[in-house]
Amino acid sequence: MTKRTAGDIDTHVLTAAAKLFREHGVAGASVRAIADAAGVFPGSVTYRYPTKEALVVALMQRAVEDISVRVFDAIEVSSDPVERLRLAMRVHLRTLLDGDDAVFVLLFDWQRLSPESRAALAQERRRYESIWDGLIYAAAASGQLVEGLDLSLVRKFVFGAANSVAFWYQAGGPRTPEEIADAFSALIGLGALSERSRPRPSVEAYEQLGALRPHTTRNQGGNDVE
Amino acid sequence: MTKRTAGDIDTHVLTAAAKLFREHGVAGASVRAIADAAGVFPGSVTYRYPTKEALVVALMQRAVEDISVRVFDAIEVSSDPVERLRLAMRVHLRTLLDGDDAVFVLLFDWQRLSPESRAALAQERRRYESIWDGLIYAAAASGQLVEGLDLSLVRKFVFGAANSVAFWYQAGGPRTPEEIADAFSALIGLGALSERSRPRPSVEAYEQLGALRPHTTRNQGGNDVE
DNA sequence: CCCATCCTTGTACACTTGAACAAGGAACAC
DNA sequence: GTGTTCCTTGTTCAAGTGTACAAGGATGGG
Repeated sequence: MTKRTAGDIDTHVLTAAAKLFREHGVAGASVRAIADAAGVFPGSVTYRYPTKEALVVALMQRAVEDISVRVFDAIEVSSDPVERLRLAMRVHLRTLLDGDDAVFVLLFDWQRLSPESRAALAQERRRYESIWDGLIYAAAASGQLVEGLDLSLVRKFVFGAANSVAFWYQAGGPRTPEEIADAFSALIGLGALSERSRPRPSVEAYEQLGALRPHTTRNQGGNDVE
Repeated sequence: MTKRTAGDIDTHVLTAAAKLFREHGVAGASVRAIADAAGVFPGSVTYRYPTKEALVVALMQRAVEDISVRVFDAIEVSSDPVERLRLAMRVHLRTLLDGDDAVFVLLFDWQRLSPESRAALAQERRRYESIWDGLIYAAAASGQLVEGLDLSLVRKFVFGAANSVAFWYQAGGPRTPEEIADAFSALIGLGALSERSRPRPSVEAYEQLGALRPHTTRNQGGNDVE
């Protein structure tokens, strides 16, 4: 075994923590187990992260920064908003499904952080969501989306559908994350109803079904919980 | 305080457990805390559920039975498959968002059960998923869905989008669960792209984007993880 | 009324938890 | 080489964990 630098150990600890947090939940994975999995002693973990929550926050911070950079880079290659959304979905899913488990922990244990920790992460997290909001807003502004859609609801819908893949995806399955992302993009964009069973003009159907923005003007982003 | 029957206490314990499990995770909520919240002594919880996991399983069992019955009843009022899907989504969301938190725990802590416990629940859970599979299959058979869609993927998509609402929904917010369900139904059915930016004939677009079934014939349901 | 059954009570136990800490390197600047 | 800083080591501690259990009601059938 080669000697490890401090940065290496940090990475090992965070990676091991992400894996165990995902498998057993944050509360269900002990600092000792994380230290074991990372090949260090419990005290070393405590030294780097004075509390368990600090470890969780560091993990989430790294995760959100990582996925933000990836998505931001990936969407640069196109200028078409809808295509950029497809690319974003691809990278988002690839990172969620194929990276270490930090993004999973970020998405699903976010709500259980203390208010202070949530605040420490809120800015970065909001920034990531803004990438998506921006993409959807641009798609709407370019006229490529049905008019009057509640865009904040669309973001939640897209985001939720994408993230839920983490619950059933298995590496080595019949589809790559990119294939799933493309399939979901197609479904979200085009809908599942066949031509002949689609009402026309379609705007009425959306209206009837409440997918449109309420009459009162709302601000763009829509606020998530916290 | 009126006297309580055994059944009452059971309900109290399960309800309190669901709430705490949802808030802190299964591992993060102690049996003592649950007993406190239910107004009984820890020993009483142990008497009814010899182990914590037995409590979790009982909770999930009740949740899946409850939501199965509700959805099954709700879809009876229509015979149109697409309309039945909309009704199912409504009841699913209402139960997930407005019931006790047992359904939430069922959906999101399922993967962390021991294999034995998962097996004990697998049948009921599969039955619930079969309701959805059946609805989607019927919609496809009636020609109301785009031809060749990978139906197991559609179910995961629909299900995932719906369940993700639990992460941001807040009771008393601007939309009821039914409104959200209708909006999501519209998006899933019709898609978000405006008429003029929709390629024709649309089947090609789906094909290109990989939402269609692979050429090898696949069985209907598709298997979830475990 | 008696008794058997069911359930609760309160306590106890063995163990794990997050965190703290003294002691001891290792690495590096000078 | 020396001194200092950084980090790891191993242990310790109090608190909390799931579970077990003896003792004591309550309840209801006869």
